[in-house]
Order: sequence, then structure tokens, then C-alpha cells
Amino acid sequence: MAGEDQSTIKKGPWTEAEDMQLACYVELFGDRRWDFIAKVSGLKRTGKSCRLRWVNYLQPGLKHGRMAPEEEETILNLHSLWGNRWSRIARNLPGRTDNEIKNYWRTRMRKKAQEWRKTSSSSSPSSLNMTDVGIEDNMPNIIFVAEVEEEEEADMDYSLDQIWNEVGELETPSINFEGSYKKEFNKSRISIRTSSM
DNA sequence: AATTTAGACAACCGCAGGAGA
DNA sequence: CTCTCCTGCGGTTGTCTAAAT
Repeated sequence: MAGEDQSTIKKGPWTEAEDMQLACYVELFGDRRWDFIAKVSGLKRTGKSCRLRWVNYLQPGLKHGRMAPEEEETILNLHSLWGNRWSRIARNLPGRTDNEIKNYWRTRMRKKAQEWRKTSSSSSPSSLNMTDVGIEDNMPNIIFVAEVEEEEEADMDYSLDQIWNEVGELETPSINFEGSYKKEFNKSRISIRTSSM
């Protein structure tokens, strides 16, 4: 245990005063020893929370707001190369954080999944070629086969997140479903076939 | 004008890996 | 060598706001 008093740990959005306090202490002690900073600053936050706040919001040089078209393109390219290695992708986008990129990607994929659902409901509902999703140009042909359980089929309780998860994973065949990828894959209700057409 | 929906952003959680005792 | 603690990463959830109905 980190020895934090659970009863006094604060959660939720940071206030401006907390931000200033954190920034001061990071200035003093550097952006490394987060548990220490959390303690000496008097902030009732965990070291983890302090680090996250600094990295994603307070750190100098961060860009906020919409992604530029060049940034979007970079994300697409790097994601097709590295998959969900957000921090790695972020290192190639100065001023952007892994969290930001992850959020951007998630939103984008959700949108794609919705578009797909619309179009697929008017055509064949049970299979999907990746090119239909509009993401894939340089992948082997991959076909989704939805194995929707009966009780879920009726009300389309077919999570968009699951769809985009699968799409995201498939974009990076080199990742080989390691670690949490594997975990998520096992939970999935979609099976995936790679066809060699 | 009120309500609902979608998008964007912020923050938490669990886990894994590395460093140091 | 083993254990503990800390940090960083990726996934997930919550919140806020703008747009649509």
C-alpha cells in the first residue's frame, strides 16, 4: 500500500487552486516522485491522480481543442502501425496526450460503428467487410461474423463499444492480442474470421 | 422552450513492469 | 533472489456542453 489515508482522499474534478498548488510543487520537485508530491503538497489526492492531472492538463506545451487534419492523419497512420499504443503514438504528436488521442480515436470509432450499423441494417446484417467501415485500405480481407445471442438480438443490445473494440484490434494484427487485448477479446460476442480471398 | 442525443474531455481503475531495499 | 512500492499504460466510466428534435 502507498499508505494513503483512504478516508481523506479526494476524487473528481480538480479545482483551479489545486491545479496551481500542484504546478508549484512540480516546479519544486520535478515531475517524477508523484507520491511524494501528493504528500508534501497537502493535496488530498493520490500520486497517481496528481500525475494524471499534470500529464494530461497542466504540463506546459499541451495543445487543447480539435485535432488538426495533419494530426488526424498522423494518428491514423501510427494507429495502423502500432495499434492502441496510445502513449507511443502521443510521443509522435507534440502537445497531445495519450488520453486525448485515445478519446479522439474512441469517438471516431464509435461514429464508424454507428455508420456501419445504419448501412448494414439495410443490407446484410450478419457480415461486414472492413472496407465498409471506411478504415481499412491495407489489411488482409477480414470479415466480421456476429454471433448475437438470441435474447440480445431482439433489441439490438449489441454494444457499439464492442464493435469498435474489434475494429480497433483488427487494425493492428501485429499486436497479437496480448494482455488486455486478449482479455477483451474473450469477453466479446463477435467472432472474427480472416479470409484469404 | 424543453428534452434528448452525441461528442468531447476529464478522471478513475486495474494491471504490469521496473527499480530499489 | 524476492518482495514491495511506484510509475506508466490502456481501458472504462462520468460529466459537461452543444446540437438536434
